[in-house]
Amino acid sequence: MNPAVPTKRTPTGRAEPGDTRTRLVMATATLLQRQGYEGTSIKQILKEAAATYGSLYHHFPQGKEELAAEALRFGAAEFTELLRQGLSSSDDPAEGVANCAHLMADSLRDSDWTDGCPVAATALEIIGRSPLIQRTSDEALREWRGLIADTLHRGGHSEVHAAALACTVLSALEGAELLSRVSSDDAPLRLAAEHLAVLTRAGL
Amino acid sequence: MNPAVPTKRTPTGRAEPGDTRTRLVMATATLLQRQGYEGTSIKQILKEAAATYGSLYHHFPQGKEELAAEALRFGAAEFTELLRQGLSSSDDPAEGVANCAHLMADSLRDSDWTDGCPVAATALEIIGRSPLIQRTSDEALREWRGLIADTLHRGGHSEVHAAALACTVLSALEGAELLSRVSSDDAPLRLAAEHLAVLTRAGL
DNA sequence: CCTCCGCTAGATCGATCGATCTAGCGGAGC
DNA sequence: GCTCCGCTAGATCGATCGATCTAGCGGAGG
Repeated sequence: MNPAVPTKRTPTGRAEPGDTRTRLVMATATLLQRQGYEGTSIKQILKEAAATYGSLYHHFPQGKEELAAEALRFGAAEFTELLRQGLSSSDDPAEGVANCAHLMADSLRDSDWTDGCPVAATALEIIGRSPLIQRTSDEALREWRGLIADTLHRGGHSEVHAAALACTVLSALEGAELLSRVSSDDAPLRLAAEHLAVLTRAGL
Repeated sequence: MNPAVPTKRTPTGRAEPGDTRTRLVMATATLLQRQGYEGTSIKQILKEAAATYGSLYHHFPQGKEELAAEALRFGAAEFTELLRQGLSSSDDPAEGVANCAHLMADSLRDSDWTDGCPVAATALEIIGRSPLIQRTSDEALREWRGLIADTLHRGGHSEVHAAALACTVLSALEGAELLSRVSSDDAPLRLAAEHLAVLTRAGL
């Protein structure tokens, strides 16, 4: 792993450090989020990351699939931060959940409806065809459920109830993002924010 | 359009009539649902539908994209039927909504987690890259929202409130399907059923 | 029976896919 | 200054992509 180096801007809009491996992972994360696994070619990744085949297969001997799994973990960590930020924005877990939806809506709108959940597009098309990527996606979704459940639990919900509610909260967030992106309209996410707050309060 | 002809079973599990155009559309609908647009090759479609290039480009001069749009409409109509069945299963709209989730869970479980929403996988990966397919997906989602909204409205919700709630209901269904498919577990959809019923009753 | 035409059959095209390979750069350690 | 090796550069591979093309089947109309 190389030391920190200056960063530059790329067409993906993501800041990318000089470290080649990191550039590859970040560029792949963005592209997977936007166009899924099959829709993203290695050549496009290399161009976006300003890297070459040699670098890619040096850092990821298993090729595209291995790189994609690493990129999903990277994107998932970013999304975890967004959730953490939303959930911690209020002492009221209902408001925290709603703010997650609003943060997602803001992020999507500001990025022309591209920057949402980093695993959804890839996960849906790969189910049953790449155990590695499916498992990686599953782990990300479970981490997010756990994060939401912890917040609900601390907010007064029973542990079992918090876990169940967290699952539906994440479902609604993921689904609302799909609707928002397809229609280029943040209304589904804003409505999800409102309704999830109601649901969270109703459960107490 | 040809007259009705005998059907046969294919590896997709879908009954397919002798009409070549219909076989193409049905096979494509199934494949898009399972592996998305980029993950589905024309060759695979032709094999699955027992058709050839000549037939495909005769019926769909614009090629893969035109066929995919038609297939999405076909799959969407099937899913509309599932929703209609769930929504009409009870006089209580809360139960109707919950039954939609249960029907989806049953369908997914029975098909090894493949037969869910016919547009989600394709829509997510194609956003911003195929106006035709994105618009077709959007129309399907809007139709489903309208169907749910009508039921809620008839169940006593105000028109505005019914539309808003219907949006979140569909979001939760779509998201819960994602979670269920990725984890090969129907729990997210069963939980969504329960929570959506609570939310629907809370809104009255 | 012959013609016509909607439809199907499948070879073939150039482009691009993911992957592999050899060659060579360039900083660290001696 | 020299060697060594982690890393990068990019040509090239066979396979497969979506698309186009000509050829020909076979039922309907005369």
